[in-house]
Amino acid sequence: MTRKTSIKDIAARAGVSLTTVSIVLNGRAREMKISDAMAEKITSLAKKMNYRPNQFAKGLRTGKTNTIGLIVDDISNYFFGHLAKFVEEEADVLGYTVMFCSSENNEGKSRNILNMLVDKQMDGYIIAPTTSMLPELERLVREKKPAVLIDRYYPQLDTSYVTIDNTKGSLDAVNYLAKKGHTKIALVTNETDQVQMVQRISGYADGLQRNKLPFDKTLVKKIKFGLSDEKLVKDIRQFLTAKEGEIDAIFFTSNNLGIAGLEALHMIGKKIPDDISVLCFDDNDLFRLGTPGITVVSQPIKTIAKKAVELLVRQISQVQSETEHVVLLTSMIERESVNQPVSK
Amino acid sequence: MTRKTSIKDIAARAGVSLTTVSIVLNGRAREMKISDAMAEKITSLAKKMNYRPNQFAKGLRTGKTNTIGLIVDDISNYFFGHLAKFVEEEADVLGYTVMFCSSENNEGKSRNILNMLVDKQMDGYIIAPTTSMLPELERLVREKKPAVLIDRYYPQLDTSYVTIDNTKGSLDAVNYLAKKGHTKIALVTNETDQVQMVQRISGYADGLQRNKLPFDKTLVKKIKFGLSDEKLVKDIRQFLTAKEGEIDAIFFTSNNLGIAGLEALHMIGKKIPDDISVLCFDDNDLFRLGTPGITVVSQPIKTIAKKAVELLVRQISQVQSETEHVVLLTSMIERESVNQPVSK
DNA sequence: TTGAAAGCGCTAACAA
DNA sequence: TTGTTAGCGCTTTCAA
Repeated sequence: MTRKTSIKDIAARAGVSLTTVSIVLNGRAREMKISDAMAEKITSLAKKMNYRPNQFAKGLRTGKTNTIGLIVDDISNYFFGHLAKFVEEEADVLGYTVMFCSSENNEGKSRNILNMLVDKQMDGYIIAPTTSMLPELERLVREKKPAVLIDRYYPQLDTSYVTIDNTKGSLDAVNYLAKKGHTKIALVTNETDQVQMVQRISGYADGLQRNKLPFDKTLVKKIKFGLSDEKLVKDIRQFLTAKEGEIDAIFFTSNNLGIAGLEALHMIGKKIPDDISVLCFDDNDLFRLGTPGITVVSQPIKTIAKKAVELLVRQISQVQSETEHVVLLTSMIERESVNQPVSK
Repeated sequence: MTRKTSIKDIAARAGVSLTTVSIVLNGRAREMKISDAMAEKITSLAKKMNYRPNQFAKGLRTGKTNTIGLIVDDISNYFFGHLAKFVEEEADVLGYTVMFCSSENNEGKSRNILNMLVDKQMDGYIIAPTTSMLPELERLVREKKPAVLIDRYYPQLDTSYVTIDNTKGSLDAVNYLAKKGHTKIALVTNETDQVQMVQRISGYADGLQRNKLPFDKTLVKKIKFGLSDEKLVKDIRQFLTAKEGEIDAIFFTSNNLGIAGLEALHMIGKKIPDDISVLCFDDNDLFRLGTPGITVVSQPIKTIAKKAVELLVRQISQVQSETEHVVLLTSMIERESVNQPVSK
């Protein structure tokens, strides 16, 4: 009872060789012209003996795991949580399992998260890359391991990726604010080299320019990555108090910045949109259902996930070996967080 | 360049046998009295050749993967997302990787999610079990595979588990509402046999009784599991409209019910807490930061995760083989969603 | 202090 | 149509 049944056991019981059993169990009975009677016997025996193939042995032999690794910043974040869910959903359809890791948990640790997944021999990887990951990514590319980057990418790296048009997303946001009459638009973003953020910032600058608004760099707050939630709120609060009266609208470049921002605004007693207008990149439950609803630049999370899995599986199956780039569009969801400016 | 370096390669380069290399690389050089010079040579060679052990071979040989499987309802849900994050964090500390699966994605599929993880030979499992999982769980127990249930458990199954005192949590909530003067307290919950929900419902009933309030079963709305978000909102909305005027407070027994509930209330134009008071089991960003803040029964998610990993790893290391049960306490977080009742 | 060799469970090339 | 066998990369017993 304790040991698992192996192919050998089945072969013994059926009175045939290992090969026959292996063939039948891999669904190649017909192809190999095993008699139907034999095939049926083996199949039912396998079921009766509760046979479950040993994946190590299989993997050792074939080099395949039917598993893909997913690396995101933080699985508890709305964007990445949903992304993970959809990735799993889509992967499941195509016969793959997902192994996920949050890179944020492992920041600064000696052990490298990507290496760890490589060690586990995933068939491929979907990665929201952090800056520290570049060397490992280069190696992945060099070794031609199937990989798809999401949310951001390295321009200098020839990998497939799925992103959105961040510049346009930001531009839309600023245009929207400007149309409403806002002239003192602050930006709260992260201090990072990651493309998606760089693009969001440049979209902001573009937007100002197109609306003939000056770019005031003191209205741009760049916050360090990886701060605790409390610290994040505190930083934003300080910025807001320092700029009291000089801002009539704020654009947050991500989900968690926006959430922290709302908390900060709440703490200093600013009312949205009466005292200040707010717009955010990324949607979530709070923005959607809170009062007031927050107007957002929304990403097509499900499509991103679906595309990423699709590209990856295509790479894995070698049908396609050139890299592919998918750039999706964001959409503005108008809610109640933007007003005409009060001070003019 | 294409093939990975194996122990054999290192042995060849070092001019020693496989055994020696294996010993050194497993840190048993001292123990086996390998000369320091040799050990050093092998180690540096391994690094230089970028050696990464093949986990299949290792697993095949040792039966260990240093991986634990985590099964939750839905990774994009606030509670489970955070749980997953903390599980990963804690597992990482103890040298384990996590493989997660959402059971909701796989409901009704022929392929069984737990079996799938078993196939992948996890060292152990942390599971938020669904009702359909019972047979598989029984097998896990019979085969003495390390497993810890979370959030809910099967009383008839001798497994370790980590939960909270759901009955008390609900009781606290109802007490709180009753103290505020509410007498017409509705319950919105799921239609399920899962213990945690059964307990939350009985805590509600207890609470009514203790406060000498009648139990009106038409004020209890049980909603099917696995509905789409839209359907969920619609069901709640219908319930609310049907019971218009008969309810002065609602208690939602979970996160996603509460979120859908807020959406429903929003749609029918009910103001919280003026028109109706709201209390919810589980916290999240929307409840915490939305206006008004929602008063909640909060679970110690991080402790749950930590305990679960702790129990599991102890089981895996065989230090302890009896099952352990951990029951944690919830805490009420008072915000602005509960008022004195309007109609009396 | 180190090496030879068996074997974990499976697949696939080759044989019959 | 089915069987024999090598070997995937690693650990570990036994031997030297």
